[in-house]
Amino acid sequence: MKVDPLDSFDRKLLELLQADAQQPVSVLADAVGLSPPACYRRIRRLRASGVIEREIAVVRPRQVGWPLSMIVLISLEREDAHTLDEMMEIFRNEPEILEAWNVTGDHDFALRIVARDMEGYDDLAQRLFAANERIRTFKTLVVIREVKPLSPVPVNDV
Amino acid sequence: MKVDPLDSFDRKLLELLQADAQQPVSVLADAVGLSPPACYRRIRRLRASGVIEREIAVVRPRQVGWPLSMIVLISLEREDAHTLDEMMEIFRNEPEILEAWNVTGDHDFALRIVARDMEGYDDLAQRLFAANERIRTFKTLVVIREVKPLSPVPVNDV
DNA sequence: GGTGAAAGATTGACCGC
DNA sequence: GCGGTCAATCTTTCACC
Repeated sequence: MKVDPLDSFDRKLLELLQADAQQPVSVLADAVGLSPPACYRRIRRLRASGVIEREIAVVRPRQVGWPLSMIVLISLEREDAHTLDEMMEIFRNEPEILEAWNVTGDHDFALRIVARDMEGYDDLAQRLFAANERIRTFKTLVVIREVKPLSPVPVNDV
Repeated sequence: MKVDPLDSFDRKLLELLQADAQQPVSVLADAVGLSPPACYRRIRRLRASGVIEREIAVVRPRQVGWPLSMIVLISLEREDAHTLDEMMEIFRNEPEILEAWNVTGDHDFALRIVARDMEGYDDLAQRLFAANERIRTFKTLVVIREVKPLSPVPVNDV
């Protein structure tokens, strides 16, 4: 997990791999101007150091029966460590919750959730939020449009 | 982009590929109980039909100089189509905005943003939000902890 | 980091159900 | 239509410079 400084070859590789992790190393090698083995060694190093966390297939929720998505803002009754841990555990174990953040401000958590339909969401919200006495309020923002799909982390300095 | 019904082989493959898109097809084949070519044909179909949107490397923002992240809630002055389009265009073109959703309710957009430091975020917020007369209010929720990293879309029925 | 070669994976052709 | 086998091709990856 040691983070070495990234040179411009590494940054270019990260840019390319964030767009498409499936392309042959030989193609990447051409694109960055290194030989395939040199490229391969760099990619391996980026994985080992944790700069590349993992390589995954992105599945379209809509195509597999999850046409709705929501952003949910949760406020707790109390913010003690035990309550926070308990809530995080719940969120991590719920498959429909795709992302979750513990945040500052008026709310304590922001969640991104998918649902099969409104009824499905309502069931989940009742079960996870309304029935949980540690939760003071929850606010549901229904996603109308995905404006920007998960985008590459900038590596070539903005 | 036609969506055929997914059988249990497809679902198992999607589950495995969402966890690790880099494993050899031969390993996937063993795991699901098909021959590598049969597996490969299914994966190709899942890609062509758009169920698999893409395959990407996930980069840790922290490791490449973006240690802060925020959820930002935006409310517009007016919600006419032209204003919405204009805002979406701005969000899509800003590299530090990693995800953006158009939502219902008290706010119009939810954004996930990374920043190098608070000053960097403040600059961006001034430039994009405070200086934009179409934006009525924006609320920043600073992420304290990533509770749940981007998780697989459930495919084996919850 | 490059070269060249070995090992391994992907992928097409073809067969049978 | 589906999957299986076999083989050709391409990629990954190692050893060595």
